[in-house]
Amino acid sequence: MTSEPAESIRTAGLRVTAQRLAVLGALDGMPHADTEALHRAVRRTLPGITLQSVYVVLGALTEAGLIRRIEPAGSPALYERRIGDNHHHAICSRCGAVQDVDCVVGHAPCLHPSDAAGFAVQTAEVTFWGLCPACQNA
Amino acid sequence: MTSEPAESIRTAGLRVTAQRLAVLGALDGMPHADTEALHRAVRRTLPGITLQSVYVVLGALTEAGLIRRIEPAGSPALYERRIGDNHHHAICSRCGAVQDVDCVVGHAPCLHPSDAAGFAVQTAEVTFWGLCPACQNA
DNA sequence: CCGTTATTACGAATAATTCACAATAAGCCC
DNA sequence: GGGCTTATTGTGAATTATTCGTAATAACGG
Repeated sequence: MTSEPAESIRTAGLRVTAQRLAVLGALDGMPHADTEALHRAVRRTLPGITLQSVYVVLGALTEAGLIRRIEPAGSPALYERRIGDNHHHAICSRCGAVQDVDCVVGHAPCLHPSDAAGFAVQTAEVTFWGLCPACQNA
Repeated sequence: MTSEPAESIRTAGLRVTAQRLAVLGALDGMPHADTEALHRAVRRTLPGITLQSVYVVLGALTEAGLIRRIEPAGSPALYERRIGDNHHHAICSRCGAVQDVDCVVGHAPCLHPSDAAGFAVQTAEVTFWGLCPACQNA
């Protein structure tokens, strides 16, 4: 039901290239991957692609709103394909594992600060830090 | 009313050094400064201090819980002296200005995700992105 | 199929941060 | 107060993540 990747790229006003399709495709199996991991994955189908091109592709797709970039403290930037819903992340402070977390039901207010000192708030980003199930046993 | 900086450093199990005192002192006038800005500030009273030492000092103070490090996307790490209260930040997506934002009154629940997929959540970090008052006029 | 223009490749550069190791100084004991 | 032990700082280089300039390539509209 997801619209064709090629079409969504075109609709965003971008040219459809093998590199962009490959990055989007790789991202499907890697919900929160960094640039290097994506480069490794994409290389399997596109052996010649350079790391720098993956950076450029990710930048373009992010700017076009086709993917989302998150930049957790102490980690390189991660990319995800799930967009449009306002979801947040739980990150393991020990191993770095990332889990999507739906916005707390009925608490959308947490996205509207009582006092933002005159800021015109556009988005709210919530990150939960803790231990993932695996790291709790250690 | 703030306890003596020297004492708080000692209480944290750290040795009291001129460098640590200077960094803490500089941080008083710069609520959300990055390492380089702090280095410049500290140099005024401690001309010989190196940038690397500022990094080390900030790391030690952060680990000891005397200051707090925030790492906004697209910015170097910032440090602040206000700790212990669970406050958040509004950041201008245009100029990078940072404002403290108190936790939404009565909505502490925003710190407890409905489903964290088994994560043992220890802290919640909220960042509001938008335009600061100055940048709204542009 | 051709030309225009976006996109990618290539190579180098930069920014932020960390590391290894030697020099220094804090704090404790006497 | 002097000396000892060990934490801390200074020095210089290395690393990681990312960006930039420019030439080569490929998408897509005519």
